[in-house]
Amino acid sequence: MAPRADKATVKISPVGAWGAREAGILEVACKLYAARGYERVSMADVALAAGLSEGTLYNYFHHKTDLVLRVSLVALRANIDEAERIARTATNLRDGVRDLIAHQLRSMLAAPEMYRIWLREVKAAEGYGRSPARDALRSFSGHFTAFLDRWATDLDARTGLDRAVLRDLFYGGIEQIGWTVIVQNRARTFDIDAAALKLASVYLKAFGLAETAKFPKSAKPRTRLVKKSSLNATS
Amino acid sequence: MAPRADKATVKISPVGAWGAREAGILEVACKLYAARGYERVSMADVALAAGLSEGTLYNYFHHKTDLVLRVSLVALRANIDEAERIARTATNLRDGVRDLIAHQLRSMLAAPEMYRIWLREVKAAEGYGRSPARDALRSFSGHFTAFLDRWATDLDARTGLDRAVLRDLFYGGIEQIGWTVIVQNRARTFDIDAAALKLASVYLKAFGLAETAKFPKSAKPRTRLVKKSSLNATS
Amino acid sequence: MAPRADKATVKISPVGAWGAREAGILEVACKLYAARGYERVSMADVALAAGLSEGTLYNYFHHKTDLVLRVSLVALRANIDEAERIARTATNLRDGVRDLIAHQLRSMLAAPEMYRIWLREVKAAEGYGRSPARDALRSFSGHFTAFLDRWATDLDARTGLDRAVLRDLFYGGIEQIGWTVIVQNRARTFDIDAAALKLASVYLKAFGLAETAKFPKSAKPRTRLVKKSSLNATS
Amino acid sequence: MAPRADKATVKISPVGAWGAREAGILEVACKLYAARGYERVSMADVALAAGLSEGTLYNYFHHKTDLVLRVSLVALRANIDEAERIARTATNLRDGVRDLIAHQLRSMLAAPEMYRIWLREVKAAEGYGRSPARDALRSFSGHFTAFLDRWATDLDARTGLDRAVLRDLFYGGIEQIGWTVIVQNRARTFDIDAAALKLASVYLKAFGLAETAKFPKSAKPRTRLVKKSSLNATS
DNA sequence: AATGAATGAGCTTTCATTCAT
DNA sequence: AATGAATGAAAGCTCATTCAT
Repeated sequence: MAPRADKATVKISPVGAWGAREAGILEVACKLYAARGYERVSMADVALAAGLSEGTLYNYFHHKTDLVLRVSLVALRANIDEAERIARTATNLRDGVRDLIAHQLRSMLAAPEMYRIWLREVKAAEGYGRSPARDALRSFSGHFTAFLDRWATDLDARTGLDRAVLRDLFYGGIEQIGWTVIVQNRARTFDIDAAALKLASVYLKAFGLAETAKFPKSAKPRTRLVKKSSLNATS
Repeated sequence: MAPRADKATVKISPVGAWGAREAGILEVACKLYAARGYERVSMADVALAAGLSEGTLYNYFHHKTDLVLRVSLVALRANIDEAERIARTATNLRDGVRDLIAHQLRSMLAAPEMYRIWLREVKAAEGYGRSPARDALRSFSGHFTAFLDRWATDLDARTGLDRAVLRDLFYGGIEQIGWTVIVQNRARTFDIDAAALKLASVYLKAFGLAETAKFPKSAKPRTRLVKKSSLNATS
Repeated sequence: MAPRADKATVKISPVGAWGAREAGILEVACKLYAARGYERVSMADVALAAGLSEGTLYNYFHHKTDLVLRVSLVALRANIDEAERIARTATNLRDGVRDLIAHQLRSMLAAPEMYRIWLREVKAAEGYGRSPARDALRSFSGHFTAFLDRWATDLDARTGLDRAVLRDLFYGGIEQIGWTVIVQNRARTFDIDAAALKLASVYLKAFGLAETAKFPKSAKPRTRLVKKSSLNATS
Repeated sequence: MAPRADKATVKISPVGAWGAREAGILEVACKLYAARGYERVSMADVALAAGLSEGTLYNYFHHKTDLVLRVSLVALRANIDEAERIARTATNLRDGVRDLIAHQLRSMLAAPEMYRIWLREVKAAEGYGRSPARDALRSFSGHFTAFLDRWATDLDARTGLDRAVLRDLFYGGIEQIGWTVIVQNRARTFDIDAAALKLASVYLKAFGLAETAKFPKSAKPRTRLVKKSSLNATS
């Protein structure tokens, strides 16, 4: 039986431009997932928590997958918006990179279940390759490239690598580091800013931009509290 | 009635606490997962394909989760064994890093569904933190650290980062790059060796070991065929 | 698709916290159990016979246990209601006791499988002590006590026993007698009224109320047909 | 597939005359049932605890039912043996009845799970009527009748009831009283001897043998501690 | 006599999704 | 737009019992 929500076209179209109802549902779902763990939340649970009937919920979201996806995208959107702001307003390369790293780690550690959902239900979902999620992500993720382009002139020459690959290399590493912290339950004690500072150095060197590192005068790490121990890991 | 799993009964010596047929079952399950996609394979399917009754399957693997986990670990084990061999037999840092990267990418692209399963059913599974999978992974993953230690004396000083963090940074990046290739369906055309060569450079610089890069005479990239296009990514 | 349980949908007003269809399901289940024997009736069977899907059945009854319990309680309730009526309307002690006995025996012999279910799945079920069944039974079973109190002034003095013990003593004996008749397959030929008459005498004497037996003028045993043989038992 | 234990004929034959092995198994099973609750003990558990393989266990007991039944019968046998001894050695009617009651209650309260098993798996099992259990029980249960016959001459005349019915009436009542105590978890505080004394009176009166009650001089209740409260019940 | 792996029927249960109202 | 009862496929899992060795 095909979904018949052809009527409610406005809500369905692309991503974004949803009514207020949807936003509310998404918020509720997000909280529920975070609180109880995604696999322990049924559509009925979401409907109940949102004060809707199950049927009505399905007017807004065709599938369970639809719902998780949109929940994920809301989180991702907020994340990316902030990353873009950071990239745009950075006053130098080093600080920008450092802040992007710190922001990414902070996002993950602040909402680990959300990240897990993203990993499991979106990134590693069957058929992710052809999903709207990828399109959305693609459209979101230009900021890093733009940021690099603004501060580094000849990235290609320095690394021989496409910007998109660099982005994967960068975010892949950061996310894995963050994930290990989550998995090891060290989120509380992990010193994000200290780590970000060091990681920024590493990535700048990686990209052959270390010389920029020579004038880190403007670099104002948000916190000076650099506990070296906070970077130990054993995963 | 005697087992009639004449098909795939390789009978490797007792793995774990269970009988000898395990290996055969794991192989069958692995193939099935790869062919049909994990979520479309039921325990009954596996049992059937292995020439076993469902009950017997449950004699070997307590849960569906148990089975995926073990399938994943077999793949991971093979992967790591080879990585350890590479790390052990490397004749210089640059080549070693390059070969590790190439191996990792090759593993992923050769068995993308396996990697997806690893991502989704193990790494991002509920309670992974406390699962035996993590223990296994932990015990497996010393080779990279050992490798670095052999070739680079003062890594800590150069990066300010724990070796475990460096490992996450390294493999996180590589895996994300590989995943993008998979998702974009470019596995066929992707030039692994060319990418590995460049990425090795990047990571060596990242770790402050670029000077080692000064005698890359022995560095014989397996292939010179560097198609620039092969590294484009947009995931 | 609308429910098509056209068969047995009596639709008594909402029993318990669930919808109105309950009563119909209970009736169907009861018949099924009686016909085929409880252990040979699966939830699927009940669903089918009730014209429901299995899932729907589980909307009404959480467990198989839930269902048996409720089926049992319906039967018990009817039984008790009638017993209460008898106790309330009895015009003298002897007749009342006799009629209670006859009613109890008649109930058992009329629905032996139901009684067996009660015995096995409720009374002797694991954790019966803490089950709602006991609460229900407790709340149901005041009639006997009330009845005794109305007709006999100083029961305690006469027997030295608590009324609740007397009730167990009374019903335990009667039920065992009835059970033996069932087990020996003598239900058809057993003369309930004759037995009840004699048993009433015995219990009155037991309770020290035999003097009441001195004016049994009003005692009109429903039948005079006392086949002595009908009381033989050897269980 | 029919059981092929035709070989081991000796063990199978009637009930009684079992080898030492069986006795050991029965003992183990009994303990296991008592400790864990019958429904939580599988045949495999019994085999393990008995130091046997499952297959071997089945050489001794054809069915699970077979096993429970025999476990029950062992307990019952011991119970009956003692009851017979009591009946045989009683020096007067009142004491004999009292001691039989006390013994029955004591047996139940000492092994409530065993009684539950008896109730559920034997007495209320499907097809109990045709089972060897009934035959066994029948052969066991002559002591009460014999006892009555020894002390009371004209029971039939006094009650109009068959001895077998009297036995049901007697034991049914006692067992129900004991069961209530078990279910209400009052086994620890219940004063068996006090109850037995009073109940004996009641049953003697019931059977029209109260005059015998006139010389209860010899009645030496095992304990004088008659807590009236111990007989309260509310089940 | 003993073993214990293999069997496989059977059961309960969940939940995403639909659709008559 | 909203409801929520109904759906029913699917899956995981247990355990008494068998039988080749």
